[in-house]
Amino acid sequence: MRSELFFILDGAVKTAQAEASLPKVELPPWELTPSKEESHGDYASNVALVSAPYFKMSPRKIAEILVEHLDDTNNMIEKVEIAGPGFINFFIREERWLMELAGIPEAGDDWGRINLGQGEKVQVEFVSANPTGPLHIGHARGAVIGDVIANILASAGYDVWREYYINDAGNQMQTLGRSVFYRYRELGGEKLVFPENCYQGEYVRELAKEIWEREGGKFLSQPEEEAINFFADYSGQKILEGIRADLKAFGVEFDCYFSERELYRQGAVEVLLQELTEKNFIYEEDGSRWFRSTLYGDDKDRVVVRRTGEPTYFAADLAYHLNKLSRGFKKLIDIWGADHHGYVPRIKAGLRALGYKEDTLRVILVQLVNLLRDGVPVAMSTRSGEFVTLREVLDEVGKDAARYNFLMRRSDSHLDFDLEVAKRQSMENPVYYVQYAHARICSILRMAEERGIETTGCIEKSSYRLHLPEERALIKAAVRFPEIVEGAALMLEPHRVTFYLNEVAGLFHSYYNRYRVLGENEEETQARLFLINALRVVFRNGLTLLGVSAPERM
RNA sequence: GGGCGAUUAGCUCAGGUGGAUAGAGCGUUGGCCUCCGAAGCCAAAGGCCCCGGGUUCGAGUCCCGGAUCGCCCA
Repeated sequence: MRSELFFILDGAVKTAQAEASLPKVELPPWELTPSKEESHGDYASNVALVSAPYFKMSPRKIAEILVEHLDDTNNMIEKVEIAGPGFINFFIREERWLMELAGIPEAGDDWGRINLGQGEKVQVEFVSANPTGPLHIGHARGAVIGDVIANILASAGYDVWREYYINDAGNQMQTLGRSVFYRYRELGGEKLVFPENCYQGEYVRELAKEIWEREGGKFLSQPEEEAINFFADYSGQKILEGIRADLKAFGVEFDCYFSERELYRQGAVEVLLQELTEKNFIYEEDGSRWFRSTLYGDDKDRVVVRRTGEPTYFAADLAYHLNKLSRGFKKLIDIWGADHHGYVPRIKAGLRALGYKEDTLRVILVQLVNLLRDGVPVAMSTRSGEFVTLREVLDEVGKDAARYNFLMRRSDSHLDFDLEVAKRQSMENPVYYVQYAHARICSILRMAEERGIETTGCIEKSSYRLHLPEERALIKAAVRFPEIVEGAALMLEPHRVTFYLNEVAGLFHSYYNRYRVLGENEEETQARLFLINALRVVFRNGLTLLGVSAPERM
């Protein structure tokens, strides 16, 4: 609807220019937005205001000319007003709104699906935690945000690929191996001081026990370095299995887990270095090889190969991004913890040096989560082994509440996650507010069926036009859903969907308390059933986008 | 010492990429179940949008400077 109106208004500009009623100059971008206030109609445009300096005319005069040139072929406009400094306010005909509403149940699960992406291949990389321990709550936020961004992009018509990158070539995996190996030796009766820089968590003991039970004490006699390799591989794999299972329970699944070792196996780092060298972006200094990232906005050049001949983590990471692009993805989206923000300029510099456009890679920084219990911070550290795992949170508060909580703030703002609050079934916990709206609608529909009222009718059957202000507001809100998906997809902001759903739920609850859907008047009942049926679709599709269930009873 | 992000109601936060009279929840106070689900609704109170400049028809939003907090790098 908005795009149709936009087309009409844009057409008016062009016609007026063709007729020389307006000067033929290029216009800056202008807007057509849903009006905030009812007296301003349904949609408002600032085109006359924005174009005034370009046309060198007064905004109101421009508005008048544009209004004269509107070609409303489908007869959707009730009236047009020029208001304030020069806004053009559009009032849409009631019939048109009902038509839009009717499109919602018709579209069903596809309501909210748009073709913004036009099938473009996009990769979302997220979580990417090293398998040195179970996922904790800090990872959970990034997991949900990545997952929902992927959902939104898919709904917006992109061809989405979800990937988890495993940094398994570095020494963290060796540390894990050593940690488990030491615990294993303890099981063999050895008294040793467990190193402080090893992983302290209970899961390390469990892995050691597992190996002991399967393999016995045979590694006690092996050289440490050899044994550690086995322990690292075994433990990493086991932990990764656990991570996968936890993520799955959290509603997050990946198309691919990509290993850093695989990257080396393919020689990707060499290819990268060669390419950078050919393009003259590499120089040597102090025995190290440096990449001139400052040429592309980084604040200093970066080492890519150390004196030892070993590529840096940065080199591998850049090679990985190049690898992604070589697989045909047109856009890359990385979800990172905000503590890695310093990394953004250098990776972007690398991609630009290799000839990719600035916006090829978009990095979403996710701020850390403060975990609280009844307002008291819960201390966490992977190394010390003190952390609340994702699994524990899931078991305690459930998937829906956990996910919804992570989606209630912008990614880049700090988030307090209170375990006790997340368990409460009140408005402190808006997930239930939205789910309740859905369940309520389902309940009404059930009741209607029990009473033998037709619930799947079409709006044309009823003479009742849903003309109440509350009904108009609900229709508009429901019709706006695809625009919300579009905005969330463009800005990569999942929280927009969350806020939207809260808003629509609020409108609905309010409406429900004030008016009866199943009332005395049959025509009215039919029309209202039609309305809430459309709302049910909006709630279900919206919640599905968030990976949250839409229960029919609660 | 440099960089990134933040600062909006008592608290936690939204405010499509500059639009008309700044919003929501929690909390506080007072109301609403004989009736489709009270996990809900209605009403009231609550604001120097951190401070100071600038850009323009118009700034919570953009630019510059400063303050405070968080993080990253030296």
